[in-house]
Amino acid sequence: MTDFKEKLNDQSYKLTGQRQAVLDILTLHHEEHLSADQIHKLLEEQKGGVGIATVYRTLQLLEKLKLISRIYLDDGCTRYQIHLETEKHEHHHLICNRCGHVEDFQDDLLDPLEQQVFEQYGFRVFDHRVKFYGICRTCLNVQVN
Amino acid sequence: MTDFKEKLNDQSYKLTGQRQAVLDILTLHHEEHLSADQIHKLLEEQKGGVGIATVYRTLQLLEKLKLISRIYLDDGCTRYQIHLETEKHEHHHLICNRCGHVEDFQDDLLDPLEQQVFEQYGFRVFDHRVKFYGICRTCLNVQVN
DNA sequence: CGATCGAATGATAACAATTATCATTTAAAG
DNA sequence: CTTTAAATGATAATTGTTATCATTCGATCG
Repeated sequence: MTDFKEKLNDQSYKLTGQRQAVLDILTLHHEEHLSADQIHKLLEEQKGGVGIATVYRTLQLLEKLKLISRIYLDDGCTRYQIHLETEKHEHHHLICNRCGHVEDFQDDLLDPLEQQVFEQYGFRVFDHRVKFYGICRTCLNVQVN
Repeated sequence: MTDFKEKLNDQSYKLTGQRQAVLDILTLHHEEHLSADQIHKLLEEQKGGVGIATVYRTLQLLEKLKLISRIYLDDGCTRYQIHLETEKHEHHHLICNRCGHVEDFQDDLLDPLEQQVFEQYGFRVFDHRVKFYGICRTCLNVQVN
């Protein structure tokens, strides 16, 4: 929290109640890949709430400060997720075609593929995004029963 | 072309000039990952043109017929690309951070990773989407000179 | 062929997500 | 406290996409 204030101060941004509230919601729901609208609704349940314009502005700011990332799950809806300190890299997503559940997924196994992309296409890879579509553990078990 | 007419007839859709025109544009520009708006503008340059609503409707139809795919390059814009018969699988994308060029990329090397996802997360993978971000061959060469 | 009929089209309204505007409020520094 | 630039909220504007509906058109059948 003080960390957040310092990051803001460094670039002469102010720590406001609204900015803290948005960050808190994202921290609390870090597994849930919330949309801007969902964040706005969760904030409305608290005293005061935060205007939708401020939600969007804050999300842009947090992204610029590299505290959150936009997530595109190819459902035509932009989602946001906070970066956890425990993560080495950007993580990826396992998307269940049956129940829609989205699970995060850490991975370091694409290095050989990136090397091959360089050799074959002359393209130097710096980052990657991977989405796997399939059936999650829970739905597999339901199917069995 | 007759192939297209047959595919439409099979499901009692009609072959119209507009549908053919949209498919032609996508065939002609198959490397370019066009947005609906870009397709509409290209069609306007031809005699008559096609209404924007029809462009969207036709894109939905072509996707349902599995003749094209939507592409999300994480720039908040939906793009469309025709399926080429020569492709075994869905392809992936190399996105240049410098010039924005998007190159297609065929890949079959994720199978071991999918196996590991199953062992580690109990998630059974059926499909995947991969995007690599970096610097393309052309920009690398420019940098060297 | 020409008539028929359901499907397709185009113009535009409606809608959803996001951004811009601007008067008012507020955080931070002195 | 005051001051001042930045932030906020309400709302207008914009963009991308879908829905509506009167008109047009492709395919089938006689």
